[in-house]
Amino acid sequence: MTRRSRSNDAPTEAQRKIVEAAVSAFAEHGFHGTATRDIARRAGVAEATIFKYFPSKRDLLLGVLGPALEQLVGSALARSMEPLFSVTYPSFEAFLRALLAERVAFVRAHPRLVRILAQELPFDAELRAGIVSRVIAPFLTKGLAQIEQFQREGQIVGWPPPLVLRCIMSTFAGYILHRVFIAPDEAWPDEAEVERVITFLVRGLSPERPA
Amino acid sequence: MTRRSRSNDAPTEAQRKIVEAAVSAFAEHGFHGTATRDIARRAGVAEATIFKYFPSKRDLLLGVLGPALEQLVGSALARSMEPLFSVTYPSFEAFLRALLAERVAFVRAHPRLVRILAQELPFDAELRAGIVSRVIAPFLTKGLAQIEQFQREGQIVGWPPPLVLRCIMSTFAGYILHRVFIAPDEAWPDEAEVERVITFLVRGLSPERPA
Amino acid sequence: MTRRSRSNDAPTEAQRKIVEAAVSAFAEHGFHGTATRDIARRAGVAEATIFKYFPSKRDLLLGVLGPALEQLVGSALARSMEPLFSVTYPSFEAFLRALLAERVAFVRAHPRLVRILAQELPFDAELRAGIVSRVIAPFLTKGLAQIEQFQREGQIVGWPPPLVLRCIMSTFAGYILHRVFIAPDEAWPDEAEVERVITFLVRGLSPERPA
Amino acid sequence: MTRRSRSNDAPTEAQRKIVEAAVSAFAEHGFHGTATRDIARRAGVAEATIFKYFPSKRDLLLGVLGPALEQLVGSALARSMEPLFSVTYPSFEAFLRALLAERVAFVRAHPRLVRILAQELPFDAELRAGIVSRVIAPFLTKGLAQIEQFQREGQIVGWPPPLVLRCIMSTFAGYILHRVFIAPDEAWPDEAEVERVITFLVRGLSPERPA
DNA sequence: CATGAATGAGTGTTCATTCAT
DNA sequence: GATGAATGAACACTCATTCAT
Repeated sequence: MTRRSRSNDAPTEAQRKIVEAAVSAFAEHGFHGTATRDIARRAGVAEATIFKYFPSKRDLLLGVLGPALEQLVGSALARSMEPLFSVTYPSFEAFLRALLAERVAFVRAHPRLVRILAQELPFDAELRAGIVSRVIAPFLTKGLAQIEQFQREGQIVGWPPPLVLRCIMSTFAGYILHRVFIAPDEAWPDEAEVERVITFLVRGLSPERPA
Repeated sequence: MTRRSRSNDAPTEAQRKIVEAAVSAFAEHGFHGTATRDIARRAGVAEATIFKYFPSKRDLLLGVLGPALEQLVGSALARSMEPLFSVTYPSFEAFLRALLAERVAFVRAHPRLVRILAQELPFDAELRAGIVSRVIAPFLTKGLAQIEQFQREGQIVGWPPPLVLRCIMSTFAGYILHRVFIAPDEAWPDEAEVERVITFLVRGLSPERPA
Repeated sequence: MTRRSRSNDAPTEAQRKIVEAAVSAFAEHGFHGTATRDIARRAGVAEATIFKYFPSKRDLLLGVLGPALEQLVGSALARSMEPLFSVTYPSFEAFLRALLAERVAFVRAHPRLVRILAQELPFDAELRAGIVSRVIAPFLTKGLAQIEQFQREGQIVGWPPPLVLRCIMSTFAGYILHRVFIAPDEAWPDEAEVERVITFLVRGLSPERPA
Repeated sequence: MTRRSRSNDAPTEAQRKIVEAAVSAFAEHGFHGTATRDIARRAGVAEATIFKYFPSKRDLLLGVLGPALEQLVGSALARSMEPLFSVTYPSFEAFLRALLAERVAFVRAHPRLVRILAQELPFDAELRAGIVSRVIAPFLTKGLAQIEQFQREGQIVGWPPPLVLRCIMSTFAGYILHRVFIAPDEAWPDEAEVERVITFLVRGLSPERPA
């Protein structure tokens, strides 16, 4: 009844359940801390079924992260970030606001994937290389260019662009990790908080006071 | 009071080698990714010897992190942080400078422990609880008090103290993680960088411009 | 009588491909060393298709060897061996020559089946029983009778017929295995070699020198 | 109580039981047909104990065959074969007698190893290479030299030495396989049979009748 | 008829842990 | 006090086999 006629296109029902189960399990116990048997149980399939679709446990990890990252970061780059950096922002503040909104949306949509990614990155050179080249490098390139643009326009202080970008990203990361992982249940009337975070950055990075 | 409560005071030579081996191994491959056999090999002792001192692998993790944290964070609290917050700082800027210096020193002295801690915290509720109650909570208490003090003095903006503290810690974390984990080999002529980070925070958190 | 007893006579195209694939695979990796999945891949059919025709993997082995043996040994018995022993051979030498030629032809035509058979026989009592009763026993019966005939005619030495037959078969086996499995690529100008093998047997089994 | 103080020399009691169990099991069901669990059960040890001594199942196979071959073929080469070919045999017949006796002794002493070896050789290139280079090649070298010596002395026919050797080995193999594997329970008053086998070879390989 | 999907029972192997010496 | 030997339980992964479509 459930449609799945396409040979190479549509993922099976089981396949989807496996991925979902793997995401939960990895997020809860980490990659090494999760047994394939547990994933199978959660997914309601036999263990062997997992290996039908993912030749190894590691392929399951990649299969969980990869497509999601392509779909999310890839499309985030395509849909959100590309415009982010291609649009001429009226002001540094507007840029920050857009960047924060997009980052928040991403992490809120896939908090478990972010957690898994963060946990496995330090131990997985291949994963790291992939992420760096496919996500971080493009982001850095464009982000730094944008920073330089604002510097040329005299909107922000003339510090080295990587430092400026790091200040921005650290502040955003602190905000996002807090909201998503530490205090996810708190009410989110946080326009005020966003305003303050933006204000903090705008002030902190404002150009040297001209006499 | 600071005397170890264990029956015999001095840790054996073997014990020290085991802990050192465990630290390296956990830092390289994670807790789950490390086999006790490998730790034994690195330490040059028999596998059984590990279990003489640490009843279980998990106890080894705690034995690695716990005492180190007591010794380091505990003593950091005792030696550095306590004064940090008890001293009346002449200025917010001086406070930031001292706090950053102390954090940097801590992480630079024990980068592997920080890495292990960061990796295992999300999956280990007991560890989390311990760290929160023994390290974070006291820090928060005192840090927030200090922030409020500066606010009363009109040195910084009147935002909610937790937000202010998070801005500070995020910025510091970004700086430290970058310096220690990502670009550890770069030259460290970074007084300039420290200055800018401090400046960034001071400006970002400066009180509302009075007319 | 020679008609297949199965319900439908003609083996499917798929069936033939399966058998051929199984023969190659079993010959290359042995029965246990071959996965049905591999056979399916080689045959270009789905794994399930194999089980349509052969209820179990073991049935596939029998289906590979059995009919082939019937077709080959059976027909060899019918076409070659029967005449072999029913014809009155003019001489022991002629008998040897015919026997060797027929054996060589059989093994050269189906080297992979011979290999599979040799590999599985030691572990498969049922197979063994079948081969013994259907192939070896008839052959022995007739072979021994023939030997006795030559002994009565005084053409060969009066040793126990089984011993004589074993000398013959060992020598032939040594020749055939060498030619087919060990040095299959060597040129075959081996009439000379055949002559010598025959000569070896004729001399070795010649009757006691009468004074 | 059982002595096993030497670290690298003496095999443990368990180790010996494992090897013995593996030999039986492999001989009965073949390498692929034997589960390590069954070997463990037969040996009366835990499965993990097997892997203490033999890192993989394949290492167990090699550990079963290798040392035995060194001990047997190696020492057979040293004790039996070396003299076999270095001694100047008074006659071709004496040579045959010595060779057959030595081969029979080897196979009778270790029939299961011979069986295992014969079964795995076709599928195991590494094993094959090892056996060929360590056992067969030296044997061939010396055997062929000995044949040539007898030919120079005019004791045997001037056929190509490999062919002569093959005739000898085939005949011996036929005798040995029959006695050891097929009719192991028959009484062994077989001096008569040995005599006939030797006679068969001597006659079959006797030099061309001079006028 | 042929198959894609699924699986229960096993596979070889590794693990943290125990204990007699 | 330290260990070599041993292990039960679990691990990731494979297998021959089934069945709805």
